[in-house]
Amino acid sequence: MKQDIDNSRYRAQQVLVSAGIKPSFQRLMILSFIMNAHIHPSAEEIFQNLKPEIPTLSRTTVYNTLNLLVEKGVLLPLTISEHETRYDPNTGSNHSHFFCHHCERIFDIQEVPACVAGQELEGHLVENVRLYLTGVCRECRSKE
Amino acid sequence: MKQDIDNSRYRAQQVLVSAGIKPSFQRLMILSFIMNAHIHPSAEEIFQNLKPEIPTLSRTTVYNTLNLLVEKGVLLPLTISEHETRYDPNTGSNHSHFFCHHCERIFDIQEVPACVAGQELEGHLVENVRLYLTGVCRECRSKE
DNA sequence: TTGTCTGCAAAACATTTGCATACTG
DNA sequence: CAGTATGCAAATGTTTTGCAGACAA
Repeated sequence: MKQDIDNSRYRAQQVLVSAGIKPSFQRLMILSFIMNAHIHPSAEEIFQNLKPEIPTLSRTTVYNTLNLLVEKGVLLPLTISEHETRYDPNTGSNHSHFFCHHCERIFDIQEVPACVAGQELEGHLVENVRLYLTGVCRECRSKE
Repeated sequence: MKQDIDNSRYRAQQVLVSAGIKPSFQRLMILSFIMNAHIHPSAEEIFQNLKPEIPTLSRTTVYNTLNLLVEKGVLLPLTISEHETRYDPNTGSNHSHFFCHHCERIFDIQEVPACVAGQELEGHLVENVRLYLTGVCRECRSKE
């Protein structure tokens, strides 16, 4: 157990350092939680889970850290839940997400499926498909 | 001009009635604005645009109406902008959305492209691709 | 008249900002 | 010591809720 914790913190430390982020205790704990919990947590979930272990932790630090990690490309922010941003530590692979509106969990879907609502996918009932592209539009590009 | 307004209100009225929604004046104006402006507006944009014409309009009514229209399947809520929900009156066709993070406009993309970040699409520079599926997960289904 | 729609005011909720204190190199 | 990180308190922005009056069938 102790070994596992050490390992996951070590992996988180590696990620922070190679992204050029100073691996403070709070940042280490926050990223380590996100990487190991596999629940695509919200800021509030992170805060609630770490609060018992780090009683001085504040929401501000959680938000500061999340914004920094997104900026540095360590985390992907997901707006699939309509109420809060959730965070995915898997920034490398080209995968999709499935949001269950009952339990509010987010599942990784490994292949990007050419699928249609009403279908089944890995046992989940897909009611809704939304493809979101972001970037810079034609007109804004020409103004740069 | 007058004719155009009458036509668009008439179309909005048809949509409301066939969705089983009582076509009150405020609802008619809100849906008609969304259907004709083609800008995937936010609640605030709707409010600001209609306020001069309907000085008594309140944000509450805008939110009530939007929630009702989403519930009845008349509008799609888009969470592509991280700060606010935006609304799409085109619920039928299976299209995607492009969000420009400069001008904050949302463009309809007619085909669902098998595209990758860094690519160009209809002149827009795509920096980010996110496929969001929602529905009921395997475990929640088995509990029903 | 009965129920629904509207809109004000207040609340709720996620997130950000200002600022002072505490670390860390 | 200098610069950055942390965290409290207050502010912000979006959305919801409670409730009372207005409207429509």
